[in-house]
Amino acid sequence: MPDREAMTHLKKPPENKTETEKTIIASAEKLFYLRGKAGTSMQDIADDAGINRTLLNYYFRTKDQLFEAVFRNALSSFVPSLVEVMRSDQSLDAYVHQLIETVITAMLEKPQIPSFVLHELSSNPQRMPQIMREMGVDPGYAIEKMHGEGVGEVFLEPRQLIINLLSLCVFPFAARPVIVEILYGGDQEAYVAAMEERKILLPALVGQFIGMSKKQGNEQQPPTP
Amino acid sequence: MPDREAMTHLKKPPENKTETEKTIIASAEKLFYLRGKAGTSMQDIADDAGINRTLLNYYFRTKDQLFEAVFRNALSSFVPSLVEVMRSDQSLDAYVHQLIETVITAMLEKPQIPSFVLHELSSNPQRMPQIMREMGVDPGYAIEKMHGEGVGEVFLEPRQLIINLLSLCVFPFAARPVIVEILYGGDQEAYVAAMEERKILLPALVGQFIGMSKKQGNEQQPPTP
DNA sequence: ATGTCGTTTAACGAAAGTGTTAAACAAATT
DNA sequence: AATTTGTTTAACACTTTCGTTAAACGACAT
Repeated sequence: MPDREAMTHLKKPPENKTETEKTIIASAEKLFYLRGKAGTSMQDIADDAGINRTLLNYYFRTKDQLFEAVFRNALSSFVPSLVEVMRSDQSLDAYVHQLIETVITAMLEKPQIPSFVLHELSSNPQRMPQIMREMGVDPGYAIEKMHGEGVGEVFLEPRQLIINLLSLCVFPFAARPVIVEILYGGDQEAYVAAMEERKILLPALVGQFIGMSKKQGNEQQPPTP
Repeated sequence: MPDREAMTHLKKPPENKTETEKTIIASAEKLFYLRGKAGTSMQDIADDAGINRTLLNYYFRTKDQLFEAVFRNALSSFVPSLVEVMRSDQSLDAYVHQLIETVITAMLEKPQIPSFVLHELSSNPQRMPQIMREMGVDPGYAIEKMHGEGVGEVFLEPRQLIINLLSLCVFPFAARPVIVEILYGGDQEAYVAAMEERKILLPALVGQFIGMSKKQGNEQQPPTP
């Protein structure tokens, strides 16, 4: 147990089977997110979890195993809900709206995931797509839907639209430290509020993209087929 | 010198004063970008540069010094030109257009900078803004300019506009491995071409934002599908 | 009472990493 | 010929990290 208060030798009941395991994962997440895999030692994690290294190795035999668990855990915290939305059958506008809502909400819960994932990916680029596919992400489906609604015929290619969507949703979290500091003067709450606001801001903007890319010119019309 | 070809004991003239230094920086950049500071050893760098660790320490006494050099070098590869644009006096449209062009061009040269900087920042958040200010970045100026042109009066707040701008320009590079793999099927060239295309794509989109946020956005209806 | 399970303490070996130093050497400078 | 500069080789001391092992201990179950 994580508590260290004058209980050098008082043991507790095992309570829930995986109680300590959760504590470990939590600490590992926190530190891996913050300093990356290479920048975090098993000792660091054990300390943060309030246990010792031996026990840590007892649960996860190697650092690689622990990291793998954390990494997949990070992805599975938002990919599934994303997949669900992507597979849903609705108008493109509703689709986009829900996608934005889902992603931003997920990011607000664990804001450090983007920079973590992006970093750990750069040392191992082919791994992400593999995992993504394992989890059922299929951009081809989204692209088809857009084509089906006429996106890309004139102006904006579907993949560019997806990139824009992702950029607008994810980047503000990946760059959070910078943005908070130099744009919001260190005011975390103002930052969070701004991110919340983006949930309703972005659909309007992206709707604009879609309008541009479908009909020529700017007269927009509700694209419900 | 990086060459290892049967010249175990042949020495070369010092040529230019900082010839080896450049080699070192280049190798350090490459590896730091790829694996981060903690994930890269001095030995790795020495090997990649084709020298030995002693010489490495001869040029940069400690790893921290070397890293500092690389980090600042990374920023100074694009921040100054960015500052120049930000300080220039031109219409908001031209301004935005040039900003996009500048950033994307810089990123195309060193695509790994975003994820590198973002990662190394998360362990040391207050450092970036400090350096940025040292280099003369002042978002206040840009915000004033926008206000001066009426941005933010109706719809889109200036800071949100800046965030969008940055997101659209920078994120595609930060997420390069993912995008290349799952959106372009591993085709690097297609990816680069797409990024090039964004130089002319983005100004149009962002121009749209600005239009929305300046004019009362009633002709083009605001949010909520 | 015995046993099991989660846990701690202590220690070990092996490897990797950092920073330093002394000595030599080759090429260019003087 | 002597000196300087960039460079290598070799070695050293020190720390960190990782993974493992043996032993014990406390709580709980049988």
